[in-house]
Amino acid sequence: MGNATIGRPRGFDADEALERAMHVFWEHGYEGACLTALTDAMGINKTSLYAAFGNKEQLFLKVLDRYADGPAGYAQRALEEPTARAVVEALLRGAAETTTRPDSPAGCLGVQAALPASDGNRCAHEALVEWRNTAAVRLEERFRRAVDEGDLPADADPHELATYVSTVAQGIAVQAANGLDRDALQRIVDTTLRQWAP
Amino acid sequence: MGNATIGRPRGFDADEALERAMHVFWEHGYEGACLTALTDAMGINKTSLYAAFGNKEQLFLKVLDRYADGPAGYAQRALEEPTARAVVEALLRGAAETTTRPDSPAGCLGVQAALPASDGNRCAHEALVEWRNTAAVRLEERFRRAVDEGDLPADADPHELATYVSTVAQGIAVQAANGLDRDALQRIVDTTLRQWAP
DNA sequence: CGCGTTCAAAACCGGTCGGTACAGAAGTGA
DNA sequence: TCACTTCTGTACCGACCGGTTTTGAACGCG
Repeated sequence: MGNATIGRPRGFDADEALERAMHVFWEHGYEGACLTALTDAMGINKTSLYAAFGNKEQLFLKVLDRYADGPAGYAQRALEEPTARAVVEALLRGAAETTTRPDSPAGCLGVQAALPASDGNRCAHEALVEWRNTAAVRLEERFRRAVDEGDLPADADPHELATYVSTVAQGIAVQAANGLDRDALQRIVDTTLRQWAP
Repeated sequence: MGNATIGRPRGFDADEALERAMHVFWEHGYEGACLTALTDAMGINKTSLYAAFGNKEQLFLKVLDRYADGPAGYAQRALEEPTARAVVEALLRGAAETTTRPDSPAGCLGVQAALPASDGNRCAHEALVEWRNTAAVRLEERFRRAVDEGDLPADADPHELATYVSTVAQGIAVQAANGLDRDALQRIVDTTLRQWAP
């Protein structure tokens, strides 16, 4: 914050610190990630954390942005596939891959970081609900385009299809948290695609 | 605990206290449910809670049993349907209904109470993972029977189908936590069933 | 150089966490 | 009535929570 050229330069890489914080929230959830766990992983102390990121809530929101652009970037890229079917496949395979990376926690940060709402995590919970619902809306818009293009049948319902596919994607995230490995999740995608007949 | 006829009788209904505790865990999750919130809802104080239920972990495990037999009882009953398709429909409609009851928290206790694992909730987390995975195994066994009976085609894969259906059910639980209403979830079930062609 | 700014480490804050110890009240059976 | 058991309420425990303040050193710039 403030002018970057004045004063003592920051002794840590804020970007890498954010990356490490992301992994802590990813693994333990918002409430389960205590400040000491965060600062230990980030390699900084609490004062530096507050100076650089505000507080726990704001840190989490920054982490969520980073997650959306990084590990969850597959969701955006999937929308660029040429056909609705290819969009679905890219989205679900991306979910299966991202939730089972060997050097990242199992599951999806966007799903498991704050699924129930309690007093302490309301801000994170609401941000995540909005994040997930927004992803569904983007998918719906993409399906609507597919209908316009004749890629999907005229009587297909973009909203219903998008909600369904989002549900499978979020279910995959839960299955990853259940310990299913990547192959098992990819077979879920296979099964979903085998039935895909909008 | 101990002889029920000797000593001062318990001043509260343990069964109803358990029911209220279930709602607290359901809404706030395991970590988000602090002892004061639990005792307030249960109408007892901490000493009584510990005497009657052990500790927070054990209370949660008792709550989970109650949840499995109560609100989540639809999962057991669904297995008794005569056809695989009817099983799937009963399971998913039960999930849609149970996660959107007007006088219960949104979502599924079994999914959202402890999805990520942290230091404080490891016991609950593991119990829930096992609970969800066991449900999938039961479903797989049911599908295997359906193959034997000729209800499902001989080349159907009971394991893959059960994993897929479990994934949709768990996805529905997440969508309920996202705030989708009962009708929206039932339309997800409609979409799933429309595509059901094992 | 010295000034201003930002760093980092630690002590510290009130509050709350899950869990207990204790004492008294309330019921039982004899 | 009595001893006995088990209840309840309160006060309390150490540990840790998220967050702040203090302190002093490190640094860029004029």
